[in-house]
Amino acid sequence: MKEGLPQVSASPTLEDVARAAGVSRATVSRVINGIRNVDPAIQETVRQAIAVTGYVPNQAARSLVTRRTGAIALVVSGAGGDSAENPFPSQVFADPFFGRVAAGTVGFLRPLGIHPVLMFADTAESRTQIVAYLRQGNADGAVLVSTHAEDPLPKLLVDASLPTVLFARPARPIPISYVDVAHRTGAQLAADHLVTRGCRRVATISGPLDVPASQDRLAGFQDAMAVHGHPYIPVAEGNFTVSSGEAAMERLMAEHPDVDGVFAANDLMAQGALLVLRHHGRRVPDDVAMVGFDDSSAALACRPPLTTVRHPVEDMAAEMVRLLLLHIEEPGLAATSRIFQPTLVVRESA
Amino acid sequence: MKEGLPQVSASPTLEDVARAAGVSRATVSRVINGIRNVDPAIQETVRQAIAVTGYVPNQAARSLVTRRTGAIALVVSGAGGDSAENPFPSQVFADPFFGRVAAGTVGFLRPLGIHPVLMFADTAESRTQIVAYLRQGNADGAVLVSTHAEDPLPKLLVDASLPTVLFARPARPIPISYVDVAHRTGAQLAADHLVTRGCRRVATISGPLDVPASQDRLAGFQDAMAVHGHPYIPVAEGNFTVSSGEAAMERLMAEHPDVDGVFAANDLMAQGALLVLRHHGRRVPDDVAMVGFDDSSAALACRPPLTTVRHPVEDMAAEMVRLLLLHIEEPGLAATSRIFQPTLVVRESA
DNA sequence: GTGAAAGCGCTAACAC
DNA sequence: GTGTTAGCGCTTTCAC
Repeated sequence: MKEGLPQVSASPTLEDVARAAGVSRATVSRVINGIRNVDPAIQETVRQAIAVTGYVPNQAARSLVTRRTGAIALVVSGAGGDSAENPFPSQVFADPFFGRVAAGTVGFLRPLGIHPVLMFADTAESRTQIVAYLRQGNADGAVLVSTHAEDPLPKLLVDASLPTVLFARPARPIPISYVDVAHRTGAQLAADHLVTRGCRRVATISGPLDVPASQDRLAGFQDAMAVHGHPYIPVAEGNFTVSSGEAAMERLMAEHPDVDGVFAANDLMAQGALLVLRHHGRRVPDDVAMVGFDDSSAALACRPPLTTVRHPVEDMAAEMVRLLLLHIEEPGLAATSRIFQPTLVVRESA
Repeated sequence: MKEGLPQVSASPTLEDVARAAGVSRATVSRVINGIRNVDPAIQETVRQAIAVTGYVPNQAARSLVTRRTGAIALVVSGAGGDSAENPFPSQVFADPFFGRVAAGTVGFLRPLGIHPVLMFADTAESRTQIVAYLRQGNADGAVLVSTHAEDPLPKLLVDASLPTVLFARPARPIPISYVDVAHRTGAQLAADHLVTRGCRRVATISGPLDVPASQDRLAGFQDAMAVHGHPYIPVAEGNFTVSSGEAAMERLMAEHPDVDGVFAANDLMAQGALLVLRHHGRRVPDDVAMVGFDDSSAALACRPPLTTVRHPVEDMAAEMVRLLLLHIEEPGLAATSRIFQPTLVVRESA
């Protein structure tokens, strides 16, 4: 063992650093936390002592006194009743939409040195568990992306006064911040595009009408078409799945066989509709033009590739996290919302 | 305020519960941690006191003394040099493969009440940050899914003696546990299938040959074909991307225009190869049969849908986490590995 | 500008 | 079986 060199202990503490630097714990703490009022010379000494000892602050000890963990939860809330079904929440995490949210979240948080805790809620039990987890102080707050309308989790979190921000406007009005996309504007983009390319008999496949996003996309589409002189638009309701899109398209074709343009409220339903059109010998986009929504990976997988409305998901996720950090910083902050503008991605289907 | 009822404080501590139950902190702690040697009657009293006070243990205080956080890190390690490129790691998280790993991880961890911390490493800086984060005791260990061969992170983690388990065998032998799929067996499945369906002039598109998985898939394919009486198999190396698959297929066709069966070391390259075959007027599977590897979403998006080798990714991820928990429990545990058997998913391309 | 000292809430010896 | 007590490593008044 070399003499004269400070001992490098297995897990050095503030005390060790203080001793090595010949100062008190308090001073080392000040240097680490960037508090001024510390003599520059001593600062330097302390820094060297930190380097020499290989000191790393203990987060638990820190949290205990600051009552902050510096962690946040990224909660994915899927549908689900009171019992667990599939052991693995595969479909949810494999959804590229989730991937984009995760990317936006991590992208924003990483430079700040903070990392999201991934949680999945689909049962009453898991929701309780998540609230408990947050209350234990494992994270300072949560961002929540919910895939279904009547999710009770947002309210649970608000009631527990846990800082929370949602990815979309909640179905019921509760005092909570959220980010969202301008669904109506997106639908209008679709309507304008269909009209511009000459469609005269346009229909739409909506999402489930108890979901705010579906309502907005439908209303936005109807309004925009009305402006273009089409006061009545046939509607078939789906539930955002491929097969519901197929069924909806079948209904539409039965009642309006001459349809020449369709706006589907998401890409998956558009994909289903495309299948049905092909089966009926309709060419896309020549006979029928199709516009989807989301610009999910399904849009590219479709034949022909889908013209679709794209949200800036990563940016939205980043903003969601930024809002959460604000709320954590300032507990009294009133709920706000930030709405992002979608864009139309033109491919071959329309 | 009602009299006689215990005071429900904002954030009750063990002390509050102890007072409400008329016992000591230690006893409450024992009940909470399920330690026997506590009188059943008292246990009940304590439970009620916990319910009445709404007590939730403070994780930071607990971690401080147990030196365990009960958290683990899920690290996604992408390629990347010393500088950040894209602010958002979209492509990585949007990859359905990552989604399946996340699903398997969360599926296993959730019943245990533990949640993974999501981290992304792509630069030297982010790797340092991750090691520091773990050393601060924000998590007890890490599972790591690495997308490139020469990832320095596994070694960094091992050197810091942080419990770690990898999703795939590391390129260089380091003493670390991992789960993996039997690449050779998978390749053999592909070979057998191609031979069975009557292919006589078979070639393969390999992955980058510095990656162990690529080496194994190639070797396994060559060996299996040799057994079937085909000692020489043309090889074109790709790098797991669609365009590299296209280039490889072009090369193969230039040198072996009569090829009638191809095994691509992943689905993306198979997809690229399919494009090239169509462009050259070859029908799949009639003129040329194609088998991929991974059963990624690309396999379904291909025209025709791809016959491919599927790993049990969720199960592998669950096992990876189970191993990590074991290592955390027993720090001295020697590194082990668990190899999973792949299956062949037969679709239309072969 | 710096140090001393008092906890943050919990677990784990160790007594009884 | 239960209570007492001593910290875990850190931040943060409060003196000096």
